[in-house]
Amino acid sequence: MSDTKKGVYYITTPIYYVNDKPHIGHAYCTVLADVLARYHRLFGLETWFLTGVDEHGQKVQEAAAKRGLTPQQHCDEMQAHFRDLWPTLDVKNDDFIRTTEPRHERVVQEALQRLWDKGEIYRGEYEGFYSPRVEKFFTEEELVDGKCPETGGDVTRIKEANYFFRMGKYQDRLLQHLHDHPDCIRPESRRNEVLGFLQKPLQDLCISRPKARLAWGIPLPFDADYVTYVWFDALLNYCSAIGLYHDQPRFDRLWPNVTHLIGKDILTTHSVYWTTMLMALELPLPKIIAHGWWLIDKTKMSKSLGNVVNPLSMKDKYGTDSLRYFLMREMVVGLDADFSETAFLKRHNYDLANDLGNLANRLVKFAERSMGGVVPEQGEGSGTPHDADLRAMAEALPGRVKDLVDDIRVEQAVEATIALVRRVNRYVAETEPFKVIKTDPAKAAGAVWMALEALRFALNCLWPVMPSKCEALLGAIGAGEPVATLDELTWGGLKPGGALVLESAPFPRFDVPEFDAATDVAPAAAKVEPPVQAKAEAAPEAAPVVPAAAAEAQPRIAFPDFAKVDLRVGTVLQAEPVTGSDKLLRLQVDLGEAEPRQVVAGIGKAYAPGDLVGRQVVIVANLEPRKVFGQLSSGMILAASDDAGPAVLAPARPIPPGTKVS
RNA sequence: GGCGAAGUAGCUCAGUUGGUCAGAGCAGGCGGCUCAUAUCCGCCGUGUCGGGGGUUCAAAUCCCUCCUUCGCCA
Repeated sequence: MSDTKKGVYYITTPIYYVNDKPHIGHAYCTVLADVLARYHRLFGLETWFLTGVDEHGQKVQEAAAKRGLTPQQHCDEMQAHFRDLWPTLDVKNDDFIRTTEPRHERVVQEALQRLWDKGEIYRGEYEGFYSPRVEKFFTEEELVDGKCPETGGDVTRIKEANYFFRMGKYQDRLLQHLHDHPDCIRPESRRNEVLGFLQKPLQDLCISRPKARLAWGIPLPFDADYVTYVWFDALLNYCSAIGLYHDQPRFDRLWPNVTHLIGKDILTTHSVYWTTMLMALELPLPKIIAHGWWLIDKTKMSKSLGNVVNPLSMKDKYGTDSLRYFLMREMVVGLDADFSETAFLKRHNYDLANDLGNLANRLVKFAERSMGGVVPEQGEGSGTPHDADLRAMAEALPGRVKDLVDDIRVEQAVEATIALVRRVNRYVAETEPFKVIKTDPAKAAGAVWMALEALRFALNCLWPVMPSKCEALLGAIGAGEPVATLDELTWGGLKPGGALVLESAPFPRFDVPEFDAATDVAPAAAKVEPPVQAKAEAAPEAAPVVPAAAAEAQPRIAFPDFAKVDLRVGTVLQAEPVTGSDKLLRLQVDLGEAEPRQVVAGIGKAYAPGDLVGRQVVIVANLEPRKVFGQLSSGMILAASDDAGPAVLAPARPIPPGTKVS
């Protein structure tokens, strides 16, 4: 089969951490991989698309213990969150790998054994401060007040024997590789980062953990007292899933054509750790594409900020196709993009409802009324010069899309396709078949055929992005199934006589909120109230306690402004005074998240720490985290203060932690 | 602090190697059409292309510098 193809394309997503709840970032990366896979199939390449989950590591072990399950039981259950999500987003991955599968574990052990035998791995000693929450070691200088610099959590000084991969010796080869292959990391700015990173000496990589401390991992084949460090284990999934050491012919065919799609947070891991691991294993090196973040109101989306967008809710409200379209159209691969419901709805309405959906609808409805509800004869077209224009643009589209997708400019490929749709709308206005029908039915029919044929081109080129809707619309305009490859997409392919059937508008319009507080200036009415623009400044300082009564004189805000504040019910788990302050308390608050939230609150004069434990409070959950007296505070407790001091707000009856307040 | 990137119309951004590169979409204004989901089509921008300096016949596009923002530094 492969010899009839024009090449091979193997694309992977990261394997997602099984403890995570899928959010828009996971969905974006996986949909992008799916879109790229579908495009490459259309380009005629033999294509393989892999995703999966990462199931080892301390946090899995702990989460399972907390639930009274074995880690394996925990993983078996959690992995479904990802596996079952993808079909609902029209993602068609060819395989789904779990790192606890025997097919993976065997390969990890085989790879480790080979590296051990070659002397690429040695036993050494490691000393550092270990933060269990992020599973990382830190040097003494990196600690903040003796705590983990990333979470503020406790760290432990650990000195232990471990196994190390001789990564450092590959520094020069890696630099050479990066210089010789300008395209090996995209976008180029990321490649520059890695080059900068390699200015400093590259050290060896600790690849083991003592079983005594972490049991949930793949045992080292040469020392049963140790398990494999999660990264070393996880990265090998890309190889184990396609047959390394057990289906070598298949592996040899796919592997040299691999592209890893990753988030920019794991750039170093892939471009340095993984690439040098592959050098040591004497395997071909991958292409890496690092994408950016979806920002919510210009802020990074993260669990601790509580502003995570749930892709399922967007899909349920507006549909999988529109969501996929938005994700692909709005983000330039490699850069950050802003996610807002308003931006989403605008894209949906303007591009899909007004331009694409309405075009299909107007053509079908007209043909139903005037042409017997079937694809009309091409004839001489409309008999105007616009015919040649339209045809030229349509015929150029597949090649243009291929060039853009090859260059990972997916958003431009989408835009180029919608540009054709706009051109068809213009063509209909120019040729006016609905008028011409009265005097020259053949020419009117020809114009409609031309428009439908051009639309067929657009729909086929957009199919990778919106497979369901494009298939439905192709059927609706009598064009049958999507083409298998773009080579088959030739002018004249639309056969007369096919039934035109469109039950209802393919993309119903949605109401867009009055204005988007994040990006738009408020319209007319709000202009009378200048403070709208000043809202950012007027927002409460990230102080631990709401300042006393600024009752009057606060400018009015619109509902969307209020909705930006994520208020949640939390339960105080721990409370202790902050050293160096008589009124600050450091609280650990359960917000229904995987980890309790640390919040510093200035209520120490009114509450003894013991008074607060077990109490419920209201937290501003999406407040920018900040350090207060050296303590990380991720949120703010709501309290009202009078002369007697602050009084914390609480729900009138017990409410599950994490419940939204509105 | 070191290294790197970016700063283009009210908003979001295109502008490969210097010479129709001063653009698109959205917003706003005016007009047209009525087949269509109040949809579609046309017309309307005197933008110091962050500031300053330089190279060149010619720079948003190259060099220097300053300002601002962002990223990376295991």
